[in-house]
Amino acid sequence: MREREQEQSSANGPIYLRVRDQIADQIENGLLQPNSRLPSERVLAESNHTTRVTARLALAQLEAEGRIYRSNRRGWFVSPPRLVYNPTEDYSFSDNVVAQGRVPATETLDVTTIEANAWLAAKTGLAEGDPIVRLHRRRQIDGRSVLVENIYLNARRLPGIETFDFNRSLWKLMREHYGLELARKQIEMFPTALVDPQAEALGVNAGTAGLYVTRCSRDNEGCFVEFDEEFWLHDTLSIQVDVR
Amino acid sequence: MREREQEQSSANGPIYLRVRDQIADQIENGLLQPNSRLPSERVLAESNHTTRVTARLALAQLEAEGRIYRSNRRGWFVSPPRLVYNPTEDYSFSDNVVAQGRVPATETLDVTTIEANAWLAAKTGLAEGDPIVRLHRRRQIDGRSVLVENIYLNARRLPGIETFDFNRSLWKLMREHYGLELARKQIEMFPTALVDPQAEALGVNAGTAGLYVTRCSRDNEGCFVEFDEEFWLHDTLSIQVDVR
DNA sequence: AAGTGGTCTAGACCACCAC
DNA sequence: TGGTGGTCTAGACCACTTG
Repeated sequence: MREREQEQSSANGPIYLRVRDQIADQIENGLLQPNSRLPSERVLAESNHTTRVTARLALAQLEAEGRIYRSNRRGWFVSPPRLVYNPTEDYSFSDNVVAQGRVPATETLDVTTIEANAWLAAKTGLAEGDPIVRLHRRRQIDGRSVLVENIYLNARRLPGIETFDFNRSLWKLMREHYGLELARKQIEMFPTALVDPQAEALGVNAGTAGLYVTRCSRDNEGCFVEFDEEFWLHDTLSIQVDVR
Repeated sequence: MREREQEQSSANGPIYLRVRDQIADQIENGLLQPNSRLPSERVLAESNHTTRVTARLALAQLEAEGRIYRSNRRGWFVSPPRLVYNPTEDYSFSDNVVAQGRVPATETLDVTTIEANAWLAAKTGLAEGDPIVRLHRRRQIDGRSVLVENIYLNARRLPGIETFDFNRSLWKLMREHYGLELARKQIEMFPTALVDPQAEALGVNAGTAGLYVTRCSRDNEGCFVEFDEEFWLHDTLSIQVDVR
């Protein structure tokens, strides 16, 4: 413990920031490749002559910056590049992921027909009690679950929608089967922590940083079609939008 | 310490999640108003028969959710509502804040003329070495610093821009003085932690959650006008965009 | 001067995962 | 079964802010 005094390295700040910088350098230099495992917390603590609490502070910093992520109790891993995502476009998640050289996967967790509650009525413009098909999906990139979503579909506007295969692109389904081009779209998003139903579905701890994204789509006549609510892990995406 | 065993409250999970829920309830019930101070960490620890480390875990959760924020070493405070922000619009920060019933402030921290480096050249389409006016500002809502930004202006397209008062709306300046309507705009944003130059400028700890937003604007001829780089505190804004 | 959060120690036990 | 992160204890000293 005593030899820390003579460690006159670059930063004279807190230990955990020095540990953070050291790991960040290793990531930037390619010593640590995307998705590779970091040394365990106990090893990091020992090799820096400090304790686990301090090592975890450094790891939490890197996690907040989106440079590393944790997987269950398996360890800490280097984050791969963010997926570039344009929420204003009708697009296929799978096509987009493939176009960026990654491997997508979609799991349909649940499909139910429900009635619009007050919250949904306010978001969609439907009346309370109107029928809605609720679709719950989880999506992965390279085997890592990166988002869960709730999709609320206007059952009257899309009759029979609940009978389709929801692991393919919804957007293609709407266009090809219903001859539908989405016109108006309202998008809202903000950073927040993922809490319990979603955190558990993604296999992360409650409190993990995320991005909450909603999209409300209408047809040419302004009729509500789809309300989409997405919970992303914060280090997995970069939003990109072109205007005009 | 021993009496914790009989504390058979709602959640049987970790202590810090119970403390989190208890504080979250007080915020939702209005017992804790926006911008009011929470009890100190030591008080929270004692009143929950636990230690500061655990109390801080609970506070960190609420901070990650955007429900509370910290101010220097003064304490923890309840977050006010998020500012609704549309980065695709030419708009005045001040007008927008006022329209939402809040009090805005802008501080110009620095104005310099620089030459485009490789990074700026790639972002703007200018050549390396082209002249750019760099404007560094900090903006507040109700006295809390919520973002710092770097604005890079095309000095050739906006001659004399560096002589103006930068505490007013840049967008109005461009329209009224240069007769300029911005046409194409590329926006990119992702959640990340705020690190040192920006964290310090905002008076927060390195590692505080933030949202990084960039906007690149061009005129009708596609000529680069402005590249804006914004660092927001993550709990202070909600992005909202309407398409078509 | 007193109180606050910021950092840190040196341990401990637990739940879960991989071997 | 051994190693991982997840949670927790019971303290400590420091830097800074506030009255």
